[in-house]
Parts: sequence; C-alpha cells; structure tokens
Amino acid sequence: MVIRQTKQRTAVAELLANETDFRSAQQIHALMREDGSSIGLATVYRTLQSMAEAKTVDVLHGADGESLYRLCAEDEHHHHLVCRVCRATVEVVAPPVEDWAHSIAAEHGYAQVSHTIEIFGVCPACAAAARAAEA
Amino acid sequence: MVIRQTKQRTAVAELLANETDFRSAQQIHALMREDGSSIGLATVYRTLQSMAEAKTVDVLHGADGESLYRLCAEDEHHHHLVCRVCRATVEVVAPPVEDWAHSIAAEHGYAQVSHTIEIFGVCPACAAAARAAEA
DNA sequence: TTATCTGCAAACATTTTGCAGCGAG
DNA sequence: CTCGCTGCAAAATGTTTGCAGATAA
Repeated sequence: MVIRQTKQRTAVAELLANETDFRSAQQIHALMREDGSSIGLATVYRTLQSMAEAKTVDVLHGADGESLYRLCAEDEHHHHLVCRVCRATVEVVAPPVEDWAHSIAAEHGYAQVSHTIEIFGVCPACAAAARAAEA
Repeated sequence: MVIRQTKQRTAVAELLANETDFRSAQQIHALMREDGSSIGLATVYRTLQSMAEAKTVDVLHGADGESLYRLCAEDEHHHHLVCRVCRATVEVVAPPVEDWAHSIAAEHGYAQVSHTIEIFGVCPACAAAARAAEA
C-alpha cells in the first residue's frame, strides 16, 4: 500500500508544521475549513491515523476522551508536559523513568511493555490569566 | 449534597469489591443485568462518577477511548501495570517518579500539576496463552 | 489505467442529560 | 416531606465506515 501525496494530506502536514501544541482532529478540521479548504472531517481522521502509524505525529489521549495530535520532529522516545488550559506543550525525556517502567514490568513477568506518561499542569501564562480573572 | 446509600450504589460497590481488575462501565452494567438487577446504564455511569470523585475507585482512560474503573483500597497515590489482554492489574508505587514529575513541572513554571502514568504489557499468563495459540 | 484517496452522510460507541416518578433520610 | 436518585429514552460527542466519484502515479 503506497501512500499517495494528495493536496489534503499535504495541507494537514503543513498546518501541523505551523502549530507547536497539541490539536484535536476536530480542531484541525475547523482550522482547515477556515482557511478555505473543503476537506472532510473523515479525511482529517484518516490522515492523522496514517500519520500516527507512520510515527509522523504524536498522539495524546486526553482524559476527556478525545485524541490530540502534534507533529513530532524527534525520533527519540519522550513524553509531554501539557498545559491543561491552552495545551502549550513541553517535550521531556526521562531515561530513569523509562528504566523504572521496564524494570517494574520485568519484575512482574510482563512482556511487550509500553507506557503512557503525561504530566498535566497550568502553564505560567494561563496561571497568570486565571489570577487576573479572579479579581 | 449528601450522597444517599441506595440499593444500586451498594450493588455497584459490591460488584467492584469482587473484581480485582479494571472493568468498563458497560461491562459493569452488563454484569449487573446478568445478576438480575434492573439498574440503568446511566445510573452506573453516575455512580462511578461520584465514586471517582470520592476517590473510592481508580479511573483508567484506555487508549481506545473507554474509561475503566476499579475499586481501590489504598489511599496512597499509585499507578498501574495493566495486562493489555486480560487487564490483570498490579498496583505500583514510585516515589522517585512522582518527584521527577513535580520537579519537571516546577522547572517550567507549571502549577496544579497532576500526571498520568500507566504501564501496559502482556502478563505471563496471557503471553503463555499467545505462545500456545501460535502453534 | 487503476488502485487509492476524498467528501458526504450514515453508522457506531461511549457517555451525558432531561424528565417524571421513586424512595432514603 | 424533600431532595437526591433511578430508569428510560433522547441527545451529545468523538470517531469510523460505506460508497460513488475524483485523482495521483
């Protein structure tokens, strides 16, 4: 199965290239429509799905059940520190934690280990905004 | 708001008490109907929601988008090592990882920090079953 | 040419909500 | 008696799929 380079797929990749934070599929679709594209929501999902398979994007399964996508330059395995409010993201690497996860799993005889580590918080900017709104 | 002790809420708690692994809301609902209960699916969701708020149950947001619930005796903060196949669960504590998460967040000025750490793997039993099926 | 991709709409799955009546305190 | 809880059905949400037509290679 050869993946074809279509207008829509290129457009999705370009849009993601201009974003630094996680976006939901719906958000991406809305942004593209705003830009005049007539891309369908299904196509966005299908595109993101194949990009995820190809490891071109990072997928984050938010606690509210929606999936978030983000272009990911790094090949290295890493995790994210995400702002709960604006979704600003910081990429973090943590070898000790990786090792810990694997040794815990090994200790219990688990195979094909993978893990999910996400840190959520409120970034400085949003925290300041919240304080301002308080007054 | 006082939480009332009703037949249904008691039944959900009892069912969970007899389970050691994570169950989805739908699964819980189905099990209760099998046992002759006429509880509604909405009630199961509402009950689990309030139990989660009261920290009586652990909630796990699976990668496939459905939420899994499990009674949790420990008051302490901890994480899970879950079998991808049968959902057998091991509870693990990792103070160093907690510290790491908080210091990373603090380093970037993030407030109200929380984190999600789940380790997925295939437990010894399921790995053996898979090898048997291979032949 | 032709296999793959696209847009639309309908299908799905999970979870939430509105409402009239029930029942615990 | 009250106010929260219940069951049902309908709605909302997020995602997937079927299909006929468009299109990259």
